[in-house]
Amino acid sequence: MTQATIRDVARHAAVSVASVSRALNGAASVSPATRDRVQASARALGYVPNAAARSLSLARSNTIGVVLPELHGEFFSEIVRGMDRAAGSLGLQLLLSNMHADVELAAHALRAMRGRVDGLLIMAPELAAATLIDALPGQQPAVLINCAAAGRSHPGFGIDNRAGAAAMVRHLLAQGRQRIVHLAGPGSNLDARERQEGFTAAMAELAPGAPVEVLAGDFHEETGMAAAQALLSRGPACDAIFAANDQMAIGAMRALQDAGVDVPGRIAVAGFDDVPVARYLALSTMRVPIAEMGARALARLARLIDGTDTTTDVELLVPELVVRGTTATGAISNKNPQEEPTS
Amino acid sequence: MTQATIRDVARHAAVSVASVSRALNGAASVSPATRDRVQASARALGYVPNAAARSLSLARSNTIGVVLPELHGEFFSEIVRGMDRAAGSLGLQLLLSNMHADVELAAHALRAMRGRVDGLLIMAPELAAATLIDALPGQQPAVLINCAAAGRSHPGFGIDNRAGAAAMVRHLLAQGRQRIVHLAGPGSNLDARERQEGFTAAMAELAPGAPVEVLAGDFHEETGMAAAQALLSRGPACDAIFAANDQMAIGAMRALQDAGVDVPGRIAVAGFDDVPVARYLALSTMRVPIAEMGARALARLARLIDGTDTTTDVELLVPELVVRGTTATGAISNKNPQEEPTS
DNA sequence: GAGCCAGATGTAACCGGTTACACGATGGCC
DNA sequence: GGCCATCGTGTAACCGGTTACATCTGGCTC
Repeated sequence: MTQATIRDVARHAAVSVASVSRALNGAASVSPATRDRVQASARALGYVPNAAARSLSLARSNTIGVVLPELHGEFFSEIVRGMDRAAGSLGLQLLLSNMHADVELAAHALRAMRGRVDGLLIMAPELAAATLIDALPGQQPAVLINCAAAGRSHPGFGIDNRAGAAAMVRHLLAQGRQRIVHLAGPGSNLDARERQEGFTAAMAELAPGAPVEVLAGDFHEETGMAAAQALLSRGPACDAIFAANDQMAIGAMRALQDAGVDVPGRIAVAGFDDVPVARYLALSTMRVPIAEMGARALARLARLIDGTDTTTDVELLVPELVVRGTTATGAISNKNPQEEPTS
Repeated sequence: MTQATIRDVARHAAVSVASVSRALNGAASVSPATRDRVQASARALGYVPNAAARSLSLARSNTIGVVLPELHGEFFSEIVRGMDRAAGSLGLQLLLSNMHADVELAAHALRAMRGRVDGLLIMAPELAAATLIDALPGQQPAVLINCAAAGRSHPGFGIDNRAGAAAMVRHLLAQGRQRIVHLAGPGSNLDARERQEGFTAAMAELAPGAPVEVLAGDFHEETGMAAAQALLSRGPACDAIFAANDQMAIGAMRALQDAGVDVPGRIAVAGFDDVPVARYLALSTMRVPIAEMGARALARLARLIDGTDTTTDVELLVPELVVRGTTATGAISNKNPQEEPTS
């Protein structure tokens, strides 16, 4: 025999299906006697309501669709952890799908979620605004995370990359650095673009005379290494490298150490994201509250679904400056960084 | 207006719902003319089939329920990545739920998935076999990952922790280490228990005379530090610390460095898991193929669901020894470990 | 005792798909 | 020309829940 249905329970308890439904959902007006009998029967038969049927009937699934791009480890788990925490406390489930880069596949993933989810949480830092808006099912509530498209028709969340970059520039300047080179991320990535803009804007404002140099990069460690090597081999030296993410900063650090360059004595290095490794390598960086972003995005989506919040503005989370050894003016303290507790 | 239904499409194309269903699902015997008209109507109305209705009718959701414990970052994202990759290639979706430690909540999570998923992928290294079996919905196909309960009624996947521990012991002995201390994980955790058993068994077999010491731990970095400090302060010195996971090994390394102890000169340190940080810290460890485990578990579940594979044995994945600086006999090479490409 | 109301329960329609079965048209064959 | 197989299509039942509405019961008021 397969799973028991509500009609099996009704038969077993000698009542109608309506009474079973009412009794199990705690609805009004069921006599205590009936309620008890129904609950006993349900337990006896091992009855578990069929979620698909429930969703269909109620036009509500209590499930949130999550569409993420191909993310490197830590970022992925953190954001999902935040979402899961919020979802758990609201009694919601998470249906996960990777964006798989391709717009066609992404659209298909979104399509497959129709009827299965009450709303969507979408992160697509690489997608152009128009493309994404097109792919979105019109009716479905959605919150966009780190999307160029956020703010118009859909509410969004994002990192305040400009403010973060500015904070790091301010810090480096305060440490007496004069020639800061920015190692940018891929131009296709929204965060990368905003960080670069933040960098140039901050330099223009805070150090009007200083040379502003930007090197192209792609968020990968190797690129960081190559860039640092290139910087060393060519003419005028810089005294600080500010990478658009930690991976590239780590690559740069390695290359500098290989070349015997004193970090931060001769060249300071800073990253962005605060991946867990950063702490071990004493890398100064901007900490991005990823889990919090996931949790808040989910909570907002929940409000959007139940109509409590219909705004469409973008909320920005400001990264926090984390100063470690690689930008300290004093001694190199590249080991035993214990400024924070272990996560 | 809400979303278009199959009846809207049928009306628009002037055919019956049956024809629409057949046309859109590529079923046999629909005339080309009808098919085209239906497809045109569907496109015109922006029709997307309702997954809940489809699931209900077909008794098939093409969705896999994934239940994981509270996992530290890297492990979580890796296993989900593996599952997602396999799911994507099979046209399946992933419904995610955290196990939240509590059995009661776990049971509830499993319940909420009824009717929504075709099968379950469950990871519960902390749960006793009987408890888990009880909580499992009887009818539902399930594959257990790292579960004590695997192998009896349900197929499973796991890490060959014993073989992994033995391999590390063999390596340490080959490096000339004589007094190896094992820093164990929590007794509630299956992996931790197996690693410890593997350690003691290997010591008994490979170094019958050598002292076998095991310290209790809990997988956390602080514990590793404390253990190393304790080892230093007390009497007879050991010459190798083999921790049951990387976090503890890292803690131990730090404490040793703080105390000015030469690693690996005086004491070698080894971990288990190969978390990404390990590479940067030059920590020797056992690499666990997490993503592969996720992918293979999902593939097996898919076969279980469609009846292709009804075995219930446990497949073990063998970890791979990764030798880095912390166990090298020669020089300390604690920086620039470049034995592998960046992931 | 008739009339009314409230509370408990049952009946059946509905959610949006799939599909068994019925049906009409077409064409081939004798 | 009549018969039958085949093909395309439509009707309606079904999946397993929820719930509007009808019904029945008992207690209350006058």
